[in-house]
Amino acid sequence: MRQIKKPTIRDVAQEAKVTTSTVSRVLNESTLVKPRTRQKVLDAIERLGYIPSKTARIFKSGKSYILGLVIGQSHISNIMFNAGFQAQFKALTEKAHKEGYNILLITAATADSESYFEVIKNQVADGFIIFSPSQNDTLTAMLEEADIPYVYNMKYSDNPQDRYYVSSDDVEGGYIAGKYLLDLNHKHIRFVVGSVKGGYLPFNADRIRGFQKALKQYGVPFQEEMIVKIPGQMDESYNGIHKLFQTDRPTALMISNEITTVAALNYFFDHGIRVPQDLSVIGFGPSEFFRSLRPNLTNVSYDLAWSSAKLVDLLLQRIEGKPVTPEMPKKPELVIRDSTARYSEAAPKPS
Amino acid sequence: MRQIKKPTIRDVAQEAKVTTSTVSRVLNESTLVKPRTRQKVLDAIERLGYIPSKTARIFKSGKSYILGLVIGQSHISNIMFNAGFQAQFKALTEKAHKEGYNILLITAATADSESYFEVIKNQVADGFIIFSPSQNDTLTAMLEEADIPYVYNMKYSDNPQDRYYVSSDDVEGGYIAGKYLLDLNHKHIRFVVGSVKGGYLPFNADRIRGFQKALKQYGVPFQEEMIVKIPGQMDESYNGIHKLFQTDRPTALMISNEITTVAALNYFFDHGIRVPQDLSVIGFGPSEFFRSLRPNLTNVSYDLAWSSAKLVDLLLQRIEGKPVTPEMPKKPELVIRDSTARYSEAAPKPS
DNA sequence: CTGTTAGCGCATTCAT
DNA sequence: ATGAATGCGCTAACAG
Repeated sequence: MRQIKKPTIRDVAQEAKVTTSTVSRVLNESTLVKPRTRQKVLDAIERLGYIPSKTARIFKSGKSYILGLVIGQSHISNIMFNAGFQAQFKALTEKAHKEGYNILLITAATADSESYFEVIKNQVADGFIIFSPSQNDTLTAMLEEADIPYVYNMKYSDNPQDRYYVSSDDVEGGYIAGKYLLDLNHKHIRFVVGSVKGGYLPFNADRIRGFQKALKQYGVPFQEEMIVKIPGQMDESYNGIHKLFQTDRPTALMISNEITTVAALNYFFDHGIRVPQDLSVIGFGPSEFFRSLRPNLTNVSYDLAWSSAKLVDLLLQRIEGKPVTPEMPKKPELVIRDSTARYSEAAPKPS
Repeated sequence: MRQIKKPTIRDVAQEAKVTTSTVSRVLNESTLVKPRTRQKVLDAIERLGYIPSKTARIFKSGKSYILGLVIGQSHISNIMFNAGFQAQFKALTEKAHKEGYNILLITAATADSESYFEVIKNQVADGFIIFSPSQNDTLTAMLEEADIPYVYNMKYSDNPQDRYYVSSDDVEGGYIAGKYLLDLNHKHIRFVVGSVKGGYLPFNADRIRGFQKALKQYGVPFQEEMIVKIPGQMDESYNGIHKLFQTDRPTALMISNEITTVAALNYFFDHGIRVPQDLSVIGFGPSEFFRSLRPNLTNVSYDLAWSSAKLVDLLLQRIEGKPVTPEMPKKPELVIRDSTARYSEAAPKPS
C-alpha cells in the first residue's frame, strides 16, 4: 500500500501519461487544461496518494507563508503566563491565519541582538515579529542590512525613522491611572514596575513619565521611592510585595505587570489587606483579564487584539514591499471597577 | 550597500575565486579545507553579507527542524487561556527548542479530520503534534496513509495499536479526587466537566469512570445528575455554575476545567459562598496554577512538563524512524490545600 | 584539498 | 492544449 518513497510530480505524470508540466498546471488550477486530461491527472494523484512537496514549492516561490515570532528563551517562561502576552499571541495567530500565514515560534538563547539575529537569519519565514530584546539598535541594523522584513511588538527606538512597530500610548496610560488616583485623594501612591538590568523597558519608562505628569499637574512632588521595582514572576512578585508592605503602607498601588498584580492580590488576601477599603489597586493590560479577577480590578485597558492585528498588517506590507503606513498609537482607556476607592483619613487602616 | 538580489552561494564562490562546493564545505565545516581557502571564503561571505538559504537547505535535506502544532481554530480562543494548555505549550516549545526544533503553530478551520488533514499535508514540518479533534479515526488513517509522523496530546483511540500519545492516568485522577471527598464525608458531590457535541472528551470520560469507581467503593450510588456539563469559557462557565447553584446545593465540587474553576470561584466570591466552609472544591490541572488561586486550591496535579517532553521525544522517535517505546501513563497526584474540608451536618449552610 | 557534475521537486518559459 | 527544457540554491558523489 505505502510507497517506499513519497510520490513526486514525476510519478504522477508517468501514471497519468502526461508530463510534469501538465500535472503542475492542474495543481495550480492553471488556465485551460482539457477536462479529460485534467481528470486523468486527478485520478493519478488520487491513486498514488500524491501530496505536492511544500518544501519544493517554498524553494521555488520564495514564499513560505510563515511568520516568525521571536522571543528570548529567558523570557518565554515569564511571558507565557502573562495575560498581555497571551492576548497578543492569540490575536497574532488568529490574524496571521486569517491572512493565510502560520506562526513559527522562535526562541533565541538570550535576549541580545546577536542571539536574536543568529536564530532569525537561519529561519524559513517571510518576516519576523520580534518581542523586543533588551537592546535592539544593532539587531535592527543587522536586519536592515540583510533585508529581512521585521516588526517589533513595541516602540523600539527614539529614531522617527524606526517606525516598524505598533504601540499604545503608554504615557497616556500612566497618566490616566495616576490622575484617577489623585482625583480619589490618594497621595501615598506606589507604581510597581518590572526592571531589566536596572533600567526600565521603554513602555514602563513611558508609563512612569505619564504618572509623573499627573503628579505634577496635581502639585504632588515626585519621589524616587514612588517607583518600586519588582520582578514579573509569581513568587518573586509575591515576595517583592511583601517586602514593600513591611516598610511602607501606600494607600494606592499601580501595577504594571499582570502576574505581579495577581501575586499582589494574593498577598493582600493572605494578609487581610482589603481592596479597595484599605488599598486601591490599578492594573495595566487587557481588560478581560482584570474582569476575571476578584475583586474586579480597575485597569488601564489596552486593545491588544487591535494592535496585534495592525502589527501583522504592518509586517505583511513590508513583506509585500508596499510603502508602510504608520499607525497612530491607540490611547488606552481607564476601566473603573471595584478595586479603587476614595481615600479619606477616616478610612479604616490595616493594623 | 544592499544588493538588489540576495547573494547566493555562487556569488560567494565567484567572489572568493573558488567553486560552490568549496563554499558549501566551509559552510558545513567539512573536513579538510585548507585554512587559507577557508579564510578567503569566509572573507567573501563577510563582504557580501551572504546568508545561506534555509529554504534551499530544507529542500535538499528534506529536514526542516520544524514541528507542527495543530489546533482547531474554534478551540484556539478557549485553549489559549487554559492553564493546562499554557503549561503544555510552554513545555512543548522549550523541549522542542532544546532538541533543535521550532514549533509551527497550525490552526485548522474546524476541528474535524478533513480540515486537520487539509492543513497538515500542506505544511512544511518534520512531524506534527496534534491537539485532538473531535473525531480522529479517519485523521489517523489519512496520516498513516500519507506517511506523516504525528503524535496526539491525549489518548485518541481504544485500539492498542494506536499508541502515539502520552497521557496521564485520568481514571486514577477521577478516583483520587472522588475518594478524598468521600473520605471527608461528602456525599452530595458534583463533577463539572465540559462536553463536546453532547459527549465527553476521552480524558473526561476516564475521570468520570474513576469517580464512579470511588463512589462504588464507598457504597454511594451513582446518579446521572452528579455529572454537570458546563462549557469551558469564562462567562459561560460562570452562568453554568449560577444555574447549577440555583437548583442544587452540593457540598463538594470537582471541576475538570481550569477556566471553569476560576469562574466558579468568582461566582462563590460574588455570592458569599465560602470555600471550603460552605463548599469543598477540587480542581484538575497543573499544580502551580491552583497554587496561585485564592483560596489555594486542592487539586489533582498533572505533570504536564513531563508529558509534553515525552510527547516530543515520541514524535522525534517517529521522525527518525526509530521503534517507538511507549511510555507508561503517569499517575496524577492529589495535592491537598485549602479548598477542601470535612463535611458535617453542623457545618454552616449558606442561606 | 578542490573542482566537476548531477539532481532534489516544482513551476515556468518556450515551442509545438 | 500539451510537451521539452531550464533553473531556483544547495549538497554530495565522484574525479582529479
